[in-house]
Amino acid sequence: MSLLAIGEVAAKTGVSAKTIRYYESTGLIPAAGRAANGYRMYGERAVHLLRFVKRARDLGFSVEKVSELLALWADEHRESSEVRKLAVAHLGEIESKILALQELGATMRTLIDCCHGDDRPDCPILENLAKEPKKEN
Amino acid sequence: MSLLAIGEVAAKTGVSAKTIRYYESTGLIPAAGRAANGYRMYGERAVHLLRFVKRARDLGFSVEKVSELLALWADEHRESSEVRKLAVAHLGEIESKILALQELGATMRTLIDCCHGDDRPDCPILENLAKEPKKEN
DNA sequence: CTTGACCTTCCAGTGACTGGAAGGTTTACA
DNA sequence: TGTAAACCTTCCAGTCACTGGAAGGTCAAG
Repeated sequence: MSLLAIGEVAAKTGVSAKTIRYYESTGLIPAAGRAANGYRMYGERAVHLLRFVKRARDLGFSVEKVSELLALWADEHRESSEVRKLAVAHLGEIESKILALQELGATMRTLIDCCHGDDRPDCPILENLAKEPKKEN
Repeated sequence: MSLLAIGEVAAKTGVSAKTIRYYESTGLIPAAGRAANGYRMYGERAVHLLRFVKRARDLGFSVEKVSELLALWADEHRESSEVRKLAVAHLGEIESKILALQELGATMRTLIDCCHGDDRPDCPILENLAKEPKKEN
């Protein structure tokens, strides 16, 4: 079993060396062993772990959630329902974000559609932004 | 014309006192005048300005973009096409975010759908997260 | 006279890194 | 042998847009 320095692990996992050190400093991943020269050295297990972290981060899980997933991953006796619960909650968050963005997009589109967009100075977009909300003060 | 203290402006605009001070410190809005006791005092114009900022921020414009919009707002001679350009670019960003989130959501849903979610320890979600990408190393 | 709600400034923390300085190590090559 | 590059190390600062909190001044009511 061959050990890898941090740069090779970064290349293999897609997690930058900087970020790997950062993850170690925050305790998300265990501290790496060191070679005689002080370099961090990694085995297969660490590569596997970092790939897991990368994939989960790419899926939008916060580092905190990733930490929970890792604990579940390491636990031989976990119930799959626990993981599922985390995933469902995450999907819910994703879906609300999509909804919020869609509303935003609709408003932006309305604003854009009513702006003539030429060289005249009057602009309905700015006017709308400046409008005060309709509730009384 | 009556002047308002920062708390009243916060209530009228929906921007917290803390955030108003922060905006002033970063130069997004001009420094407020001060009363004899050192309190910041605001007039109608500032309330108007802060409402503009609030609305633009709520629409997802970054503070930097808001700053550009403010400059355009203040400029009597701007062309509406400039504002429109900013708005269109912003809409584009919103739409790509929606797309990215939709892909994420689809992946999450697939993962969830193939997880039995009971008290057994094997979990396809974790297995998928742990899977190494198919490109050779 | 004291209580509580305001206001002030300044410093620190958030999330998740990223950039950069200053320095040690290793490897390749002329 | 020299040296240049490409690694690695630690530590500090910056990002974005605030938010929290400490320590203290001010003001109106009871």
